[in-house]
Amino acid sequence: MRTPRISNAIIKRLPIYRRYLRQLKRNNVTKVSSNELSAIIGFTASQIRQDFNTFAQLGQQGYGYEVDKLLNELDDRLGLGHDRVYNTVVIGAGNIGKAISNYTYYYDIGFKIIGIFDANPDLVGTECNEIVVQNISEMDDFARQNSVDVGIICVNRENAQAVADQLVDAGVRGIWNFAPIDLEIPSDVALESVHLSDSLHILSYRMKTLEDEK
Amino acid sequence: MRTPRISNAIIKRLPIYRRYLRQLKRNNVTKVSSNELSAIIGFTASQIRQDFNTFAQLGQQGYGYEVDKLLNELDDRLGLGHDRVYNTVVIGAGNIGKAISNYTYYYDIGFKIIGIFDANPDLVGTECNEIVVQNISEMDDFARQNSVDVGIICVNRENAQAVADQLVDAGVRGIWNFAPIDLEIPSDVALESVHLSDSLHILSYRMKTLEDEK
DNA sequence: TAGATTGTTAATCGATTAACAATC
DNA sequence: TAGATTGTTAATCGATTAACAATC
Repeated sequence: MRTPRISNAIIKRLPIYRRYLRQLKRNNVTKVSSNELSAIIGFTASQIRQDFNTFAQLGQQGYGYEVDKLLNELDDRLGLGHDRVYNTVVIGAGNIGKAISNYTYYYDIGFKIIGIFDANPDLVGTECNEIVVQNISEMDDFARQNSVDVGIICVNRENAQAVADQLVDAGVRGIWNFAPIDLEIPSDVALESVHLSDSLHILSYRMKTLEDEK
Repeated sequence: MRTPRISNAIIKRLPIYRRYLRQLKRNNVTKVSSNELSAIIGFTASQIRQDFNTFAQLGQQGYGYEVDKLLNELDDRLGLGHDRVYNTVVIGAGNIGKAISNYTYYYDIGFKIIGIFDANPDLVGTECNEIVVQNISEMDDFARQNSVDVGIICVNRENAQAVADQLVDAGVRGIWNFAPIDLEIPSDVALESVHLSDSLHILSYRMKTLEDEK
């Protein structure tokens, strides 16, 4: 509650900072100035300092910023603290579902996939990262026995809202949605949607622009 | 060249407009006012009118906008005209590669997957949507025989830049990148990257914010 | 101390919103 | 014609950038 409202523009940059700072850490860089970061990320040094100052005074005048300190602060702000683990279920074991399960399993250790569900009996019983796909009808019981924090929706447009409702009933606090639809969600559940086609269409927009400029 | 520079803020909204307008079309809505659209999308009516006017006068005073007319204009601007087909290759036939191939194959008819490549001999020869996965070493020949417009990078961080270089050599005009890295690309090739983890981390940010507010 | 770089205020820029005249 | 809604200008708002004093 003490948190001053951080603007959406800044929030969207936080994961980007994290990504680049982890890159630096991988390269054993321990210290960075706003100018150096600017050269890598492409934001202005001024903006970087402004952003970092929205949450705390993290730097040291005449020196710069400790990479580790920045990363800790970002992880903390983003809800990715070291001890924190989000119990996560994936709904939809088709291609996207499997890809996202794998991706999350390997790359985002803060999100632990504890269940995968599908309505298609052909997929029920198959395995993905040693997790057996269960029938969607078993989700309620499963949720009662395990505390589920996050649901990832990888079903088609037609079934997405029903699945979202089920997830909300099951008590999830966040939904990561890959279906191309606006979901209706209570205001105390977080929602983030990925619209892959938007991204692809921006690519074709850029291609067209380059073409026109010739 | 006659195109007046459209701001990035607007460009990002174009696919969103398209998405909602197609929804309306599916529901057989033929006409919409900026106020009605505002209620559905959540942008202000004023912004919607401003945006639509950046490219042309599409509406009719006292009446509103024809859904079809808007969609045609958006498709055109986004480089998604009806006759237009982008020959597309996917590099990386792992989970993400297969998911994206499927996704693109089914949902974005303007992008025709004509080849899938991987370096892993275990995957070479397997099939995805009736397309046989080829060895990455065959890509140069393949590109010489087929005109390739778009490359989709679904390999890991370590190999992504090398693949991008190969794609550029092969003459692609656009790259859709799923590897978590900044690619170096000549300025006449369009690039759009999808950073799934950024989206997931914004979800956890929102979850944390909701939690703090309690 | 001198040099470097942050923290922070003030100035600028651009994007959004409000308002209303034009017009179907 | 009256009502509705766009097209467009002007006003507002917020985000970015510039500048520099504070300070390590």
